[in-house]
Amino acid sequence: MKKESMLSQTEENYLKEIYALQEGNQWAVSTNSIAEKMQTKASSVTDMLQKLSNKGLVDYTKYRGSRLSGKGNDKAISIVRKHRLWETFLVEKLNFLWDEVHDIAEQLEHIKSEKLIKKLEAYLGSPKFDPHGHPIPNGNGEITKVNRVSLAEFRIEEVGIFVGVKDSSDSFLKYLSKNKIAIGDTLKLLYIEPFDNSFLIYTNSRQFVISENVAKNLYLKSE
Amino acid sequence: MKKESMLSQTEENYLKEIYALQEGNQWAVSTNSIAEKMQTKASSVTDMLQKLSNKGLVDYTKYRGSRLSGKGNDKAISIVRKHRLWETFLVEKLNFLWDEVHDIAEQLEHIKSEKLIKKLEAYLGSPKFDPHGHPIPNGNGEITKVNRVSLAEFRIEEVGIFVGVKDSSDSFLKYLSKNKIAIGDTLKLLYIEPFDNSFLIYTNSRQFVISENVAKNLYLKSE
DNA sequence: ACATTTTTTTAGGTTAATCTAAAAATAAAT
DNA sequence: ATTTATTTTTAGATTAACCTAAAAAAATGT
Ligand SMILES: [Mn+2]
Ligand SMILES: [Mn+2]
Ligand SMILES: [Mn+2]
Ligand SMILES: [Mn+2]
Repeated sequence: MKKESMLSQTEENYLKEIYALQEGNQWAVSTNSIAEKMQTKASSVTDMLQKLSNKGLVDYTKYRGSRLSGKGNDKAISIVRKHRLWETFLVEKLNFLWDEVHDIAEQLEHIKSEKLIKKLEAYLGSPKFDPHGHPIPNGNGEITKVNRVSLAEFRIEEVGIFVGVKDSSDSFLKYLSKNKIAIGDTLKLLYIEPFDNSFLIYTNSRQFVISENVAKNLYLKSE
Repeated sequence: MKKESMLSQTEENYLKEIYALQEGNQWAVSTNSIAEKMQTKASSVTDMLQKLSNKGLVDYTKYRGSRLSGKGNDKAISIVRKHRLWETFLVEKLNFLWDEVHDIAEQLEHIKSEKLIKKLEAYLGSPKFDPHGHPIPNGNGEITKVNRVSLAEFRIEEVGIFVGVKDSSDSFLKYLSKNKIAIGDTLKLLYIEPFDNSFLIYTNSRQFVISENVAKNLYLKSE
């Protein structure tokens, strides 16, 4: 039962965090950035990086930062997969709101059973995206790549469909719900105010002003 | 988030085990019996009993054994509730077999979210029994008491409905499945062989011999 | 280039949960 | 009532995951 390759919850959380930090760019992630995200001290991170490095999950060079190894990347993706499938379950089947599911999924993602996650996926109808519009890796770790850009990169008059959030903090999700912006909505960028870079958008038959920060965190699929 | 009353998984497992050991009888449970069930050493159990006693969850007297306190009992029941609701989910919704769910539920029962378990219960239609015929405590810790006796206590010619197992080990559950004995089946005791106390029963239009040990682990509701 | 600041690692502790070995208490046997 | 056996507790280590403080390396500023 206790397989050699069994990782602790803590190890899994580190891998997931490193994955999130390194995705996109190709540079090594710094010890401090991990510490910040994990809400721990840099010295604790160093300890863990040494351990993960010994297990072949992370390529770590003293003072130079870390990247996930192939094995570490696979493991991280499998945790992200579980996280997003559980979030989908909580919203689709148990009727949770999209801003209530993250913390519960943080726990559920560590349940150990390949069969469980296979069956859960089938039960949900093999969804490709979670409630926040994040892609759900399939059983082989493949992730649907989707052409989406942040609203902040739109040109005036450009129209797109809101397909996902970048920031998925509870507070941002609550802000969107409160202002009736939901995944699937069509948005049109009307005007950018030069003074503060705020965005005037049109959606659901109304005009609406959002901050640049909000715009940056909305992913749209251009029409 | 980290409530004062938050218990570790290990503490929860100890409470659940003490609960199982003390249920029925009213005597203190011995340190050794806990150690055996938990697959640890007695010295580890002593350590934990001292901790749980300090937290007011267990009434523990050195060398004299332990009983759950009221608070400890409530907590144990809430873990049993979660365990059985998850087992029901796995069987009813994800189509697991009844002999596959226990180990997964051992993990799921530790997920911390009152709201989750409330919603899960509603989603399942507030079931009163889990896939093994064990009663599921309600949100107030109340347990449906059911009049059931083990087949071993039946008299010849007595008829009953199989409503649950005592032993719910994978191997016993697999034995029952293999021999096509399922919850809900009507059973009649035909004869007890004096030589080895084996039981001849009639069910599903056929006769069938089971050992005394099997008979002891079948709970029936007498007709 | 050298001094200062920032980042990262090491050294040395702490806590929870475990272990082994030894001591103490209780129970059983003579 | 002693002796013997069993059960339980204590003492002292170990491991994982954390911490603080100090040392070392790297980055930055002049
Ligand atoms: Mn999430
Ligand atoms: Mn998500
Ligand atoms: Mn079970
Ligand atoms: Mn059960």
